[in-house]
This record gives sequence, structure tokens and C-alpha cells, in this order.
Amino acid sequence: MKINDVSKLTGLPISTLRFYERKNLIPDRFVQRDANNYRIYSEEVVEYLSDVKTLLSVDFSIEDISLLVDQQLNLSYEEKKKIIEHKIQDIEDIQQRLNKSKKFLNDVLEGTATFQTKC
Amino acid sequence: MKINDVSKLTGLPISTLRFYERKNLIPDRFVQRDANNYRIYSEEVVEYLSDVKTLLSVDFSIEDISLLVDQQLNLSYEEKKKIIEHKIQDIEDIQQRLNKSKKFLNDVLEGTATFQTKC
DNA sequence: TCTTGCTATAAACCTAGGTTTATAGTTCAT
DNA sequence: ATGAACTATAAACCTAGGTTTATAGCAAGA
Repeated sequence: MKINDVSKLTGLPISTLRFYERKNLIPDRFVQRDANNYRIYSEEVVEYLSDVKTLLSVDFSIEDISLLVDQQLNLSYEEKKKIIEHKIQDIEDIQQRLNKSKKFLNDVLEGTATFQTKC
Repeated sequence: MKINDVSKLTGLPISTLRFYERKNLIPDRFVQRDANNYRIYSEEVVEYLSDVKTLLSVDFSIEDISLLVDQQLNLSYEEKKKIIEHKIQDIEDIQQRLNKSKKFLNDVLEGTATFQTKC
């Protein structure tokens, strides 16, 4: 498969596919080069990129993911589990902050809280 | 008060104070210039900046706030209320997305959900 | 073979919210 | 009156996650 095929099958722009590769998000087993230096992708890359999209959508950063998939690092199940648990904790921290924000803004609307200055 | 005083009283770096001003976050009534073009702040700016910090911490953007405080615009109570309600809605949307993310990651840990590829 | 279309790279650009740097004028304590 | 400390501006730099642009080399059909 060439890059345009992958783009169509995954919905990711070609520019994004090249960007992900630069960021070490796409292991070598998914992409090689032909005689003209064109990228030749394996079929499996489509499924793989679907996983990447899922992870990005659940608040993993590109760097998180490139760590998870780095073949050199070869993380154990336990290590990957730890990363996921840490990410869940991150999400819970954000949720707490958002709850406080919402409470504050609702208080402002009810007149319970107010700005000192006229905002 | 000069900028260093404001910085110390608010905890905001001098560079941030100047940056906020460039972003129209600090109305003229809070800051004038002396003969040497030095910023001279009113005492009220400290309270005002405390409000700004609060708003920033509850997910308002700098642009949101500069809209809220723009004297030219002179928003009515109803209009400001609408902006706040909209922000609460934004927060709730983020919360929903985070709940889904957390559920997914927990499912991964329990083995209920899994990545097709070995991530 | 010619033209349109696909591929490649490097580098610049984008938003957001700042921070850092370079350069220059001012003020204060000694 | 001189050197350290403070102020000013403009412009560059930073992270994240990309997108856009410029330039050039292949490809594939009429």
C-alpha cells in the first residue's frame, strides 16, 4: 500500500501520516521504502493506526504512544499497565479540576460567588 | 505602583503582565504611563488580576476574558451570563469525553477492551 | 511523450499562553 | 556620578499536534 491508500483507509491526512512517522509513532514493521523511496505500508498498519487514534482520543500524547510502541524499549505488560493507570490518574485529576470550575461558575450564576471587580 | 510591585502582589511574572496587556486583558483604568513611559498601576489592579487568575483557572481563555472586560463592548448582565453558561456547557462536554476515555482505559486494564495490535 | 497526479523532503506556519533575549533608556544608592 | 537594578519594546523562542508551502523526483494514461 502507498501512503494515499493508508490515508483513505484510516481517514488520516497524508501530512499527518508523515508527521506521525517523524514522531516515531509508526514502527518499521509497518512501513518500508521502495526503490524510489516511496513509503510502502503493510496491511496491518490500518488496524494499528486505528489503535493510535483511539489512544489519542483518550488523552494519550504522541510521546506516550511512541513510548508504548517503541520496540527497543520492549515494555512488559506490567510497565504498560502502569502507564495506563497513570493516565487514568491524570484524567481523574483533570476531572476534579473541571468539577471545581463548574461549581465556581454555577455559584457565579446563582450569585453565591462573585468577582470583586465587575466582571 | 510599578510593574514589579504588581508582579510581587499578584505572583504573576512581569513578562506575563506585559503579555496580558498586549492581549487587552488589562483595561486602561488599571494602568497608565508616567513621563518615562513606565506603567503606573492602580491599587485595584491586584484584585482585578486575582479575578483574571480565577477565570483562567476555570477554563476561560484569555480571549474569553478580554471579551468579558472590554469596555467598548460593554456587555449586559444577560450577555455575560450567556458566556458563562456556554463555558459551563464546554466543561460538561469535556467531562463526558473524559468519562468515556476513563471507561475505555479501565476496560483495557480489565481485559474487557483490548487493542487489536499489541499495545 | 506529454501532462496530470502521486510521492518525497525540509522548513515555515498555525494556535495558546507564555518566556527569553537583545537593545536601550531610567532611577537609586553609594 | 557611576554602576546595579528597574523599566521599556520588539522579536524570537517554547510545547503540541499538526498543516501548508516550496521544490523536486516518479508514474501512469491518452
